[in-house]
Amino acid sequence: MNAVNISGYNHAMSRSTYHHGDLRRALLTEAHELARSGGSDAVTLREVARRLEVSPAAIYRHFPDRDALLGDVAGMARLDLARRMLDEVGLVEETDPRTRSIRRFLAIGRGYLDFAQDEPNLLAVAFLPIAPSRSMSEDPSPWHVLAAGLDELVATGALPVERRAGAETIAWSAVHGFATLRAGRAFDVSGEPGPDPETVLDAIARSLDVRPSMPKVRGKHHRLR
Amino acid sequence: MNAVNISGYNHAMSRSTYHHGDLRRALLTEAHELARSGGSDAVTLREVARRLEVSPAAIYRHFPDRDALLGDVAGMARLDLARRMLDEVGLVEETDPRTRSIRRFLAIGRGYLDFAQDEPNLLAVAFLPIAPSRSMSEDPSPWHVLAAGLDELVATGALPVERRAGAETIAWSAVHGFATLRAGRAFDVSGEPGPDPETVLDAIARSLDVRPSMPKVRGKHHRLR
DNA sequence: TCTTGATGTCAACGGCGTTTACATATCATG
DNA sequence: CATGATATGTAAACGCCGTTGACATCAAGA
Repeated sequence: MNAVNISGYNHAMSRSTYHHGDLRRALLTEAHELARSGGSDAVTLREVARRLEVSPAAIYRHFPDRDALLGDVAGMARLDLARRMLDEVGLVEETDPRTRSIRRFLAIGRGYLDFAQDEPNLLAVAFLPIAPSRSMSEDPSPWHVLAAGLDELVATGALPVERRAGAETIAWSAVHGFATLRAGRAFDVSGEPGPDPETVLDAIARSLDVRPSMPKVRGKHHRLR
Repeated sequence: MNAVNISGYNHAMSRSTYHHGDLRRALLTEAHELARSGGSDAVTLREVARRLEVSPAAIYRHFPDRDALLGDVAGMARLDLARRMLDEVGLVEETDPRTRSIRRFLAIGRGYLDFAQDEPNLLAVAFLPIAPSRSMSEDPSPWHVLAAGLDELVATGALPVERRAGAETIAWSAVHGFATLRAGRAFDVSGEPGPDPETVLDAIARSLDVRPSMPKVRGKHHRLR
């Protein structure tokens, strides 16, 4: 019948075709932007639909429910994070392999922390315990980027092999904890200026016994970078 | 007028008095339990009201809005966490002061991680960026417990004074990151068993140059405890 | 051409936080 | 004790949300 639209909505009126064309991709893009600017709570099916001038129910032709959409947005955020880490690694200049591997490792952490600073909402979304749909590749993942960085450290001798096991856990925990605590303003306990990210990166390297070269005085820790 | 109650609710029917008596405290207790068992999303004004057999609007006589209630629940969760840390510290047995200060420091971290394991929902709530009302004391806070532990390390000589500045940030970041990542099942990347918490505590001590005694071979890190 | 499946709309449901007007109890003050 | 102010609870509504089921439109193959 001739669809009179007394619903107060305005769907499909400014669209020439009845069908959208690439709604699934548009939904993901819009939901990603909402998550970026307002956090996961801002990702509302009705708001996404409103922005794309589509009925809320249309979303259900592409995602079984809100969690599925949010899960794919989380996958996108993890990709954003991994790419930022790799970008930072790419900026490291050439030197001797060992120093370079250390700088690349620190760059990974710096990329993580910069991303957390610039896009706190996306970082939170990235670590929502929701799995993305199988259609999302998840490569490169932040975890694998970190693992590669650690492997490189071992290859150049900068990281003792005995420290390699569980190193992802240590490094990732410290970086992630710092990032989320800072994002949650947890360091604003006594109105001091927030702690320096480089201090955290330095502490991580020290806890892994990463050494720039064979130290003359054993055990004297050097400030890296 | 004679209040016929056609609303489908059942308020005040099983209660003898029109007034509750100590609704504010009851609201906090019930909201805390909901947060414990189902996370912050489970803390619903209507559900809390339902459980206490009170109308939803009654809550607004005691809290301006949902965030205020949740903020106080967050404050309670932070207290729970701090108490758990202190409990663990209390279990440390007597030895020489230096070893004892180290064990007490590690106990603080262990208390944090055990709490995160046992009450993951409360841990998440504890770090919601919502301030509790001024009526909540917030003592002892997890932050202050940690700071006291670090001061004790310095006092016994187990922590070099040069490492004292920013030590809260390093320790807290690592512990908190590990706890939240484990709670979010982020370590389930490749079906391996989750990493050992003691490894993380050990790494923290190493990154702070905490030393059980003056090492004969400088720089050789000893496994603590 | 006709049918079938994919994609979008509409209207409704119940749940939520919140507000407004009103009901009832407690308490201070005469 | 009486009375009026104040604190505390209720009922009903509002607009938001996710989700569903019936229906409309379109594209593509038999």
